[in-house]
Amino acid sequence: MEEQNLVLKNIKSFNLTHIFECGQCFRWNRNQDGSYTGVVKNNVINIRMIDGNIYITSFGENDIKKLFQNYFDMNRNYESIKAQLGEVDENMKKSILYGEGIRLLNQDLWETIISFIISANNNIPRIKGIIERICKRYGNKMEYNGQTYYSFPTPEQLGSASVEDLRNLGLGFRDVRVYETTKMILNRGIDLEKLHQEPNTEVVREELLKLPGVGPKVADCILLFSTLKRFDVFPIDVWVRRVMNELYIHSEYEEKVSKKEINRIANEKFGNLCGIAQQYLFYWKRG
DNA sequence: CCACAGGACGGCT
DNA sequence: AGCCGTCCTGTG
Repeated sequence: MEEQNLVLKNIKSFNLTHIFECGQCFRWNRNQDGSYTGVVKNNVINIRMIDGNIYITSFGENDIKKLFQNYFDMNRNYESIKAQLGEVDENMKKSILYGEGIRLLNQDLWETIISFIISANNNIPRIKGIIERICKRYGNKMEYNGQTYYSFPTPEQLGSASVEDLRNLGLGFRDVRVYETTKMILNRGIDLEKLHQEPNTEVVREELLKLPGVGPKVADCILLFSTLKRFDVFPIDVWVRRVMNELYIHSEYEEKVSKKEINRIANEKFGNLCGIAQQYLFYWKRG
């Protein structure tokens, strides 16, 4: 464990608030000074922006330069994505302007699966609280700058939790789902490494849907926000449904419009970039 | 007291 | 295949 520093200049499409508050992650917290602190693998990371420059301090086992490059999706050209999506219509133009600094994080697949199972019928403050308690109970302890942080537990670590243990951490009815999914992954009922190799998104989606607690919406979030990084999915929740109806469907009965129909329109308009389009629209309309 | 929060699941038609 | 009640828990 060592402290490392990294400074990056002239980075386009990078805004901490846009990245951390667009609903893709649960373990980053804003500090008084505007910087954000989070835990990635066995690393505590603090990141801030001053005059358009990025300043990072990390404490942990990974090389921060490599970790940053990968985790923040720096190998992808968001400028060209935005240019392409901006051609679609004025709505996309406005939403891109609003969330111009969004980047989709490459979060650990296992962590993303468990986190979004917990997100079902839940609100963000409570989701963050539950995940924090899980990390504190089953993750690795890290002392840094007089504060204590915890990594997200491995499948083996979380595998020691009983259903009752999970219920006591406040998971509610999601306890059995997290428990069963953890067992299934530990027993290689699903091979997470293999999923990365599969080129067909729909095939990967079907695999994820086998996990207890993973339905259509959660599966799409996992595909978009984890290292699987598939942009050709369109997670539909109440907010996205609202936006899509308001902008493109104009139905008097918004809740009656089927997900299939919403998905069809999204694909028609945004093609294989519908995943990132969803993020701009979502962040824009949700404010 | 009730409604609701960034769904999944099971039973039903 | 589509519809609908129910599922824990904290907050307003």
